[in-house]
Amino acid sequence: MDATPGLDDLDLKIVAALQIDGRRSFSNLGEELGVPASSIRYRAKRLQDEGILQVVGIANPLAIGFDLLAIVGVRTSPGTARDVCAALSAMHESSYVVMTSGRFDVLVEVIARDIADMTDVLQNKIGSVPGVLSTESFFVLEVAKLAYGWGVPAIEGLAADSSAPGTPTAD
Amino acid sequence: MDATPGLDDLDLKIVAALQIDGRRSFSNLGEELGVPASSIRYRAKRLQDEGILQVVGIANPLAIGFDLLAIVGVRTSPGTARDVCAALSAMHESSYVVMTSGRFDVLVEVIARDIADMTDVLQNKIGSVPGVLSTESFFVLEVAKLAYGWGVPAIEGLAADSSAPGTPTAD
DNA sequence: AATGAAATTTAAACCAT
DNA sequence: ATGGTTTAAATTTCATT
Repeated sequence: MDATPGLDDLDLKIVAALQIDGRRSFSNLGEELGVPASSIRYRAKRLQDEGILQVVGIANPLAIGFDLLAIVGVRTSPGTARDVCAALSAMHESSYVVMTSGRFDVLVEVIARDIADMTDVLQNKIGSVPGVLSTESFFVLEVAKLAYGWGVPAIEGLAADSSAPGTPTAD
Repeated sequence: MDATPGLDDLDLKIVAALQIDGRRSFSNLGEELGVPASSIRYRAKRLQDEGILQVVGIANPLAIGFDLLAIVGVRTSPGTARDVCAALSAMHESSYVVMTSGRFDVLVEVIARDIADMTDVLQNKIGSVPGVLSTESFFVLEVAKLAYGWGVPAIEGLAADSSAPGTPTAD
């Protein structure tokens, strides 16, 4: 599902609006954009169906008992990167999986409750995915920026949390 | 900002449900959880007001005209990592900035419209931040998973509607 | 804090263009 | 793909415990 060459201006405005408030009513948005609500709904559904947009709740992991975040660089044997991505994506401990060029073939963000949990993921789970040759972990000490909206001005940061994040905000 | 003392079981179920489908109706969720819709609403509002939860739209950047995504590993001179993070966070081309331990002191996700844009960011902008010693770029070839729902593997009896984006994958 | 119930707004399905 | 119409559903507000 390769996406979508062309999103028009209205699509982008809908995306931008929902990036700011994912529960905004389509009627309300339609009024602002001067388009009927049914059109907004049609577009929004299509965007979601095509995987371009998703509306989700984002919880501050630190507020719900997840204290460890790490980025893991993975090297894979030739030709397996995509399968490795799929396997890593299926793990509920991963929140971000991308295939890359460079020293690593895959980068994964892993979130865990504690050291034991993280160790298990790193050692047993990721290590046992076929095609994985090696891993290198980068523990996240502080989150400085977490922007979910691309191309939109600003979104309030993920809350506040005492411990780590400096100031998670969009620019 | 301080700790979130207590999220009870119901709070966590609400968070979990919204992580799966941010637009799910509170009535529908209330039915499933055996709680009145008004209670769900009350809780959800509180969670949002306290910054524990936010419902947002997330777009696949590659689908909305930002064709280049890269993760950049940055090494910094001792003691400057936090300042470097701040400087990188201020760039609108960055969408994710974290301070890490390991080979890199800082990891940044950079999003750009084209090669020229990316080159400018890499060479001129990041390169000129005081404290930056070196950078190593990982270009994102494919986005396999973009999930902002942490820690909700499966709560029994919590079913998303058929159409809901279960484990959102974008590519 | 949590619930219930009414009035209002919104969404989903359908259909015509 | 759009815009309108209708019906069912959801949200908001306010009252109640």
